Amino acid sequence: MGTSLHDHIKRYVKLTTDEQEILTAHLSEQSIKKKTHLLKEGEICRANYFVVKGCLRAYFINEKGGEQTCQFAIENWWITDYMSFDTQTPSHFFIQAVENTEIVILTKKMQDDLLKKIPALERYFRLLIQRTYAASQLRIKYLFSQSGEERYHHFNESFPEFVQRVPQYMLASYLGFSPEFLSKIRAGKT
Amino acid sequence: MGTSLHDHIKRYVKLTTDEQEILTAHLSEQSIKKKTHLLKEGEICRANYFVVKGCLRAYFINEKGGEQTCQFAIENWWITDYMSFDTQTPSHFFIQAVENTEIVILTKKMQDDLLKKIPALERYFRLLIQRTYAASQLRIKYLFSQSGEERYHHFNESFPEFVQRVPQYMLASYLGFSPEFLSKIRAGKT
DNA sequence: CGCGACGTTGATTTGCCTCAACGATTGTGG
DNA sequence: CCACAATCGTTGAGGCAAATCAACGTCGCG
Repeated sequence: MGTSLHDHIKRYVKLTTDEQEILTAHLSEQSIKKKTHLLKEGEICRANYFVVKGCLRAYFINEKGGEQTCQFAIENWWITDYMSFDTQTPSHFFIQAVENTEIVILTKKMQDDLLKKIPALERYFRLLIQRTYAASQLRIKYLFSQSGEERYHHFNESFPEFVQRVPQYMLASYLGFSPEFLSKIRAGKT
Repeated sequence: MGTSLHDHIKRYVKLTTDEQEILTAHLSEQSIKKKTHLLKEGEICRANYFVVKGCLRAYFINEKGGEQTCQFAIENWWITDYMSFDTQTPSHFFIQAVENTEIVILTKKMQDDLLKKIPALERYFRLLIQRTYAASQLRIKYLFSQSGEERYHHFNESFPEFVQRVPQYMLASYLGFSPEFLSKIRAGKT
């Protein structure tokens, strides 16, 4: 159970066998059907989700009623609304399965408990979020410095396999433009 | 020395007197003149900076040669390029003093050492970055959902005192538009 | 098989940028 | 302490990247 998560943790910190057992006892696994919501706007985010297989996304609804995707999580990524998770206040976001997805669930309560028992995991999560935040800093740089078309090509070169996996309208909003515009970029060249 | 940092840490974790001394021994303080650079593009980011008094910013130069401000740090905020700091690779960013600024410096080496000696600080930095990343998630939401004018008004309401503190051209680029446009927004109403 | 979700294409509109010229303010050296 | 330059902010004209709107093609699924 949860072996892919155990492998992931091993890349950052070493756990004793005891600790691994404690860890496992704090986790639960679940299979989620495509389009299922793990979190909805206004709800309090109760867990951090690790993707074993499949794909999740975070999005919100803008004033015109359109979905704006903010973040994707594929295999070996965690996803949550940290603001809501941390402060246990209502979320601004939806979290939804893009595909049928297998996840590991770490609830707030379990995480708090786990981090008290296994200090090494403080380090794991620190390194993890630091890496995630670094990626976010770079993403903001690209949002500010590249045109829509440049962002698409850049993303396409960086994650060619991933572009195939998600509907174009999700990708378009993630990259910060309309689905029609993405369609026109792709018509320009393959 | 570094008392404002000690106070800040106290809000998140408790340290013993011994630990506080170890901490102090790993830090250095410095006064930085306005416009001084702590990091330049292409350099490896060697430290994490805590602002005691004053203001720092991170920016990069876009293809047209203009400065694009990505982040500000005022009193009680840390700032660094986590990507470069973490992996010790060349940075994409500049870090510069907006005002004359007093900082506490925690070098990469000192941080590594410190976190080995004081596990509680792993927790401090985890909570800190988690909070920072949460703010970044929200910022991306606003970048995607609000017009330039809306972002300005929203920012102005959220941080009225701060808007007075930085040149408009820095604020404009932070909010994602040109200084001329900001000028026109302000002409619309006070 | 029919319906709804997704993608395409073209016409039109718009938010914001670019460029340029001109005030205001700051700070620095003579 | 003043003069002058550099920096910063303002204003207006014109332009462009991308949004919006609308209509139509297509595919997958119940």
